[in-house]
Amino acid sequence: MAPTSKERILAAARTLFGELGYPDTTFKRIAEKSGVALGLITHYFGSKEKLFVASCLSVLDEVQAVVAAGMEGRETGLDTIIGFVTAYFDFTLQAGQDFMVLVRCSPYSDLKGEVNKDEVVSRFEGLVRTLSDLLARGMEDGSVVPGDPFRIANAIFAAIVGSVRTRLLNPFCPEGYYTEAVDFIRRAVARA
Amino acid sequence: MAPTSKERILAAARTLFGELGYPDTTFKRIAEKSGVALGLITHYFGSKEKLFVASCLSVLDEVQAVVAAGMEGRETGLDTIIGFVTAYFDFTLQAGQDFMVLVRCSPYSDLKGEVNKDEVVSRFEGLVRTLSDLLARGMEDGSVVPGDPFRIANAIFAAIVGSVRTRLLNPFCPEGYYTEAVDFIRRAVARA
Amino acid sequence: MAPTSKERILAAARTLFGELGYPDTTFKRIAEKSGVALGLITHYFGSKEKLFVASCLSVLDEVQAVVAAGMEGRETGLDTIIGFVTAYFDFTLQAGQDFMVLVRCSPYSDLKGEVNKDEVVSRFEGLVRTLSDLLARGMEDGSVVPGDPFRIANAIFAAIVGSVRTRLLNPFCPEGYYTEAVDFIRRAVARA
Amino acid sequence: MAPTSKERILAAARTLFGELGYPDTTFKRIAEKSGVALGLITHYFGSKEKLFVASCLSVLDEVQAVVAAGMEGRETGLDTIIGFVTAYFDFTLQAGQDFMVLVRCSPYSDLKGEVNKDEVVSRFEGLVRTLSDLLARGMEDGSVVPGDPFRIANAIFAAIVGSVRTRLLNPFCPEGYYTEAVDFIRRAVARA
DNA sequence: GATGAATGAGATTTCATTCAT
DNA sequence: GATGAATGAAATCTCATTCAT
Repeated sequence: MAPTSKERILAAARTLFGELGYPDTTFKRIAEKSGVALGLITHYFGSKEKLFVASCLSVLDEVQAVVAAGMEGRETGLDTIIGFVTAYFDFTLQAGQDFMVLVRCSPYSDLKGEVNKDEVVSRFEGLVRTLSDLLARGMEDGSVVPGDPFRIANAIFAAIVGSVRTRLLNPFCPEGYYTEAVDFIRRAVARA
Repeated sequence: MAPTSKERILAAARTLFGELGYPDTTFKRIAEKSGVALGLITHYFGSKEKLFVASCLSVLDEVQAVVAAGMEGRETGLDTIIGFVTAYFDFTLQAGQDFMVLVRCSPYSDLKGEVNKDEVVSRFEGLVRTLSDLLARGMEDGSVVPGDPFRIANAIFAAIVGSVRTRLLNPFCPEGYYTEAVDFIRRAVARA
Repeated sequence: MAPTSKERILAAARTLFGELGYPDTTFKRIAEKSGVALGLITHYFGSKEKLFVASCLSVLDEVQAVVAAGMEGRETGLDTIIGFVTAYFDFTLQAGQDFMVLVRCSPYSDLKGEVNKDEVVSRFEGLVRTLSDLLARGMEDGSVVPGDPFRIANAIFAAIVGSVRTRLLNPFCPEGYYTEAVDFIRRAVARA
Repeated sequence: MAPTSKERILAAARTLFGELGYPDTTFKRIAEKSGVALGLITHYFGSKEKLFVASCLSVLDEVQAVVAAGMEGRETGLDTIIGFVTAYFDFTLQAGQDFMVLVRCSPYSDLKGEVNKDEVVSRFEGLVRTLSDLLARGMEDGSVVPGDPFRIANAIFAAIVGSVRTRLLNPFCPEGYYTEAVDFIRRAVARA
């Protein structure tokens, strides 16, 4: 079935926000790439910022699905955490430029504006809480170092965020960096 | 002695780029805050992007001094690494909004434009190489886990980058997060 | 029918470029004179230079029509050349300030910039080639001095260009100068 | 002897006005090329337009000397006219970019502004009057077609002006065009 | 005479958003 | 639902000229 105008706008916006960033992505470019009329963008999404958030949430849907799949079939809490991290890293490489929307719209980015990012924030908080739950499980099954699960979960996610930026943005990132990052995180949470 | 116009521009630019971000920091605002004529900004710094890089390098000077001080007087490689990380974290809190310039101009940010960020990149690479040297030392003195020092150094810096963003940007960052982050990094690099 | 915004911009631009020259013709003045919004100029014409070229081509359309009409119904090659030249001269006086756009945008002017003047150049080359064809015809019918038609055509057009500048710009141009210029050209090409 | 600052400014201005044109020649560039302080330009020449006129007059000095030399030792009025024209054409090729100042500042150019070009105009008028005198002489010695000398002189100078622009600016100017232009002018003024 | 920092008006151009059709 | 012409505020950057030293 042919995609609707709204879907075409969203797909073009994801790619352009990812490739060009927020300021250089213009309604004109989105209209050209998606082949829809300029005025329809405001019509469907209200404003540029709202479209940006919608693009972000659209990518987040995929992230959450991929991460959930990565967590399945693991034994210990530690193993499941590693599944989470690995799936997240893999997604950043599969999704191509579209993933960059998340880099720019996450609570770890510095986007200005009075846009309502609450939904995005709570989704990321959900990912951190998932890690927190896994850490708690790991503390019970003995695979994870003891401590405050939510605080450690934030540290894991910080390592993920920094690693993704290292891999995707940093010109002096070493080859095969993600495997090093996974080992780094494992050592930081595994019980000795 | 009264600061020169050039210095006043740089000071205002650091603060405004930090507070408002790149797009919302305008020449008009910089001129008003610094009290100099609008045209002097281009006169001294050439373009907005060059001023941005100059602001970034100016903050980097302070980062490097603070980190160097934090590394002094430590015994083992591991201890010195912890000194580095702690000093870096402390600086992000002391420097206030000015530190945000680095968040936006580092190789871990997604700044577009044809500005020459080579100098900034090589400074950050210098910081990572410093960590790399400390890791090598720690592998010799037995305080650090064995491995490829440069790759682990990148993982440490990624954890730093992610943690700084967690602390400064993330609305659900827990209290006292930096101490958790230091412990996280320590566990990831310390020899069992 | 009321002219479109695009047509109004072009009409105002022709006149203003003609009256004030390129540097002193500003978007602000064009918008005021044409009564359209400032931003529409870039919207329709892309840039100031492109608008300049469009203005030039618009005047060239009229020049070519007038010159073609002036060539009709002449007997010999020489007579037709004189018809060409006379029509060209007449047009410079009828068109008023609008003709000055051509003075400033022709391949005989010194316009800088990376604007694509190819179309303008080839139109002028077309005029010279028309003269060249008439000279060749005149050489056959015995009304014109023998020689290389294209080279003589360039000399005729040079005399036209210089004469137009004499008539329109030079403060010490004598009365009725154009008739003198026509006689001058006739003597230079007529077979003795 | 080392040139004075004033002379250095004038030399740089001639070249830059010739190469870049009036708008793109800035005081900054003139100061850099000449190696003198920015403020000295206004100090010595008063304004940009006055410097432009001064540059033009400086080149005109050379033109007049060259043309006077080209007129010497010729027999008839016609021959002397040809000497004038040939010397003028030669100069445009020898002087390089500096000659372009004249193209832009002559009464045949379209320079705007309230600059006092009276001196420049009267110098060009002097050149035309020289041609006029030669024509009168030629009418007496039978080498030149009869007519109003001043009007024909203007036609000759128009042909010169157009030919110089053809040669220096026009991309489709034929090889060896100046010789064709000289022949053209000769046929237009020579008595049959 | 020599210097160049300082000024600020003004230029072109961009772009989200509106709205009549 | 769909269209894209129209708007105009605001951005960066330029540059002749001034003037204190």
